[in-house]
Amino acid sequence: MMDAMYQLPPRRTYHHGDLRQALLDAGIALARVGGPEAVVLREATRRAGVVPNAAYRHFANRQALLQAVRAAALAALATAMEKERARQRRGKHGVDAARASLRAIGTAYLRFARTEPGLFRTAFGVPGDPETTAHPAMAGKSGLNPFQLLSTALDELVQADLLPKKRRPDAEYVAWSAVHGLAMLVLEGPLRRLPRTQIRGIEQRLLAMVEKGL
Amino acid sequence: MMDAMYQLPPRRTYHHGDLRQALLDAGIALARVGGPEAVVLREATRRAGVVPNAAYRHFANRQALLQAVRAAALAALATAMEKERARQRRGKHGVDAARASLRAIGTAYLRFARTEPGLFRTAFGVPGDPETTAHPAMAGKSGLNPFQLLSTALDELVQADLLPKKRRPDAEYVAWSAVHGLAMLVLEGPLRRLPRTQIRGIEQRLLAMVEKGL
DNA sequence: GGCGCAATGTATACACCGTCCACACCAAGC
DNA sequence: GCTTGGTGTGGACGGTGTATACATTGCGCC
Repeated sequence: MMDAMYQLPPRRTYHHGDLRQALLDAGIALARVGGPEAVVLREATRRAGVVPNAAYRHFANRQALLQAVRAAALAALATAMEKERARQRRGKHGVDAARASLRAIGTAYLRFARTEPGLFRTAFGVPGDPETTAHPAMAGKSGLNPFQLLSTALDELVQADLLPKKRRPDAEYVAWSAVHGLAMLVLEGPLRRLPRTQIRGIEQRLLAMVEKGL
Repeated sequence: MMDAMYQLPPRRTYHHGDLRQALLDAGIALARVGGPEAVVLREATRRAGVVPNAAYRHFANRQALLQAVRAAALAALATAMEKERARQRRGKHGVDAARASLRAIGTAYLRFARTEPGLFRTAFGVPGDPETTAHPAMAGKSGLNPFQLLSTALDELVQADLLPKKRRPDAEYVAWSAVHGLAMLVLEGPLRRLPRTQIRGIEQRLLAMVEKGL
């Protein structure tokens, strides 16, 4: 129905040229609108102007395509974090800069969940494997993925003497948990209907709790 | 294949007798094993020994069945929380009892995620509506659903002067976020592979952060 | 006690999905 | 220029959710 809008004019060449990327782009577009369950092989091939089975030349199966989309979503989040960190650190030094880094990571995370719910759910709602292991496909400009960006922010905190070295181990898990949980509640939990201003307040309070309670 | 094991002997009566409940039970069984995406209408009807369309006499569509399963999962969690609270409060009074209540809620939540991952994902991985509104289908013996149980625990905390009245509003959201986020990370995030003992440590630390940082 | 209706279960059918297999095309290298 | 292997096509199968029409039967009313 509405999907027909995405129908392409028939290709003139037998070979597509860059089908893998086209399928990935289509998958990302689908995920943005409908989350992971909307990443449908056949629809992606339709949008690429190609027969369903062509996808199997580039992805082992639907799951593989979904993982690729997920990696792209993580990369987008990483990039957003890097930008926000650069913005918040502007003109700050030492202790203030370290604190700003952590805030920026959390803020960017929560904003990403709000502004790109489909990609966010794709990034974290799919049992995909590794956030700990590095893989350029899910990293930002710095080569670090979201989880690693948080880790470095915590390292900064230690260096600035804002976090005792003793409490550094596993701190990323605790911090991540808090922010991630809130994002989920806002996205598809009981906080969905709350006015944005109240949500912002809760976000600030949560970030404060993390800073204080870590 | 393996599902054939659940095939029932053919019914002798034309009417099933309690099909709605049978479908719900089948749905719960499916969710326990495979999470929300495993709650498949046709398979549920198969297990109930009935033709696929029969389900539509009792549920508007697959989504409706899934919501019913979700409500049951929430009810199971609520019951687990009530039990754990009763256990931890045994012999305690006043301040200690209040603190125990909150701990129990968090502990039960995290354990439920670990021991019933399928139901947990069904309860919280599906964009279902209301955790705030009361509905007996998702409540435990006390008639309160998980979210409301947390709220009452926080009220206790205020009464015991462990939480300043001023910080009471929205506290449930912050506390819930932290615990919920950790549960998700353990279930399908980067913490999946960690040894159980380390996870327990992180759980304890997170609960401590909540108590302290609230 | 029997009748009729509404509730419940069945039969058939459609569109969509992921995926397998055999085949068609075509670009690049010997 | 012929082969070969990578890429896209065609057709098919079994699975899913769901609509529409039909069969059966328990229950309430006379």
